[in-house]
Amino acid sequence: MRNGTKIEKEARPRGRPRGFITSEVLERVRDVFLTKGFAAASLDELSAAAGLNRPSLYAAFGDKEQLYISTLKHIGQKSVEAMDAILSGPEPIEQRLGRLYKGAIDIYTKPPNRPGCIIVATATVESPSHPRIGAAANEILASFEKAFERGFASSDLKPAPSPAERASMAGAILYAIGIRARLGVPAAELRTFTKSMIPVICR
Amino acid sequence: MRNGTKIEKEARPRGRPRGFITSEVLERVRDVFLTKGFAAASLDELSAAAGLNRPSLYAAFGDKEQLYISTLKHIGQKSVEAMDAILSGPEPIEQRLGRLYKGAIDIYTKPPNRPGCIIVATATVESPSHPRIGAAANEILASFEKAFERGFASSDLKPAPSPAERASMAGAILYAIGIRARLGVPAAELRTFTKSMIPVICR
DNA sequence: GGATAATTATGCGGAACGGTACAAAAATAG
DNA sequence: CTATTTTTGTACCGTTCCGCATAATTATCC
Repeated sequence: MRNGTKIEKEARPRGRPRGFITSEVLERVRDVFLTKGFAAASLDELSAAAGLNRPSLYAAFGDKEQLYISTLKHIGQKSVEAMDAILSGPEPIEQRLGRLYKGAIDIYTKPPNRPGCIIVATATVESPSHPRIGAAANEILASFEKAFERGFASSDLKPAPSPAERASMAGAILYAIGIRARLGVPAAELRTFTKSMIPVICR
Repeated sequence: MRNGTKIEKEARPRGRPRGFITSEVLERVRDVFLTKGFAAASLDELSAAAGLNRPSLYAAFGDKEQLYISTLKHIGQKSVEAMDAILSGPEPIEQRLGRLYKGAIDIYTKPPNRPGCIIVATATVESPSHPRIGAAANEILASFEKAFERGFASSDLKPAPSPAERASMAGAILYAIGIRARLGVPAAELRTFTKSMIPVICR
């Protein structure tokens, strides 16, 4: 882990400095991708939302597919962190799951778009035409289920079903929420759905 | 149920007869929509797959959105029929579910595309921009869960969780398969997933 | 200050898009 | 056979699309 580079003076790069912050741009274009999906999101909309001109977007992120994948990975990482923060709590696993699902429902049904989950609701469709998008989405979903698995591992549930099996089921519930929210199912209905599912998963 | 119209001579309509069958066209354009999604499917591809010229498609089905919705409803109806055929069988509900999921996995992972489910994998993304697509998809998913509910109602499972609750969970499993298949998860892994979920749903 | 390097802004260009106008073709009605 | 009705085939129109070429701007290096 030795760091041999000089860090004095923060090593400001040579040319004109960027007028934007990468994470902020990704979070702005996310809104467009989340609403329109990858295919229907135009570069005009994306650059307008980002506050960057088209060539700046290209120089910083590459083409539309690369920009979309960067957005997916950024959101995926932040989502896993949020999931871990909830799932590593001290309460019983039932309560941790309840908080997680409630938070997800709030995000997924947020007005005015009811966007659902960007992975299951917008990335999945592109998988056959854009295999790299599919691979990135698959990895993120796998990391979601790993987070669930860590949560179930730190609980006093019976060893069967295994934490991994419970995690798959918890993921399926989350994906169902992400889909049905986008299709218009009211938040209250989604909440009662999760409330009835949690005891089944945690039996 | 009285049928007062004259059916003699089959009432051949006036002008030039159509050179296609509606259901066949819908099943051909389905392949394009299923692979590319709604937004990325071009009318050139759709009319080529249908074997119809563009104006014929428009005259018969309206614009691209209407054609897509007609395709969704056609597949949704046939899917519900297939689900009912399996779920109304005489075996225990666990076996019926197993057969249903096995059939779904075969379809969802079919080479070369691993298309997944057209509803959850291609319709969901369009919901914010095309509310009629979202409404149609939501209705179809609701009819899927009604079919599950009928299956659970004709079983000797305990009354709690209710057939409706079990149906929601069975639907969530089906949607998860439809997503993960499209994202590249191997069929064998999906089968072990369902095998571990069925006892949980039917506990 | 001058040279260099990176980013920003303007604008374009070829291709693909969804949708339609129009005329030829194929059937029935009388 | 003539008139009518519907479908089919060709060709096109205006728009939007993605990506880039080019030049102006803003910083550091010497």
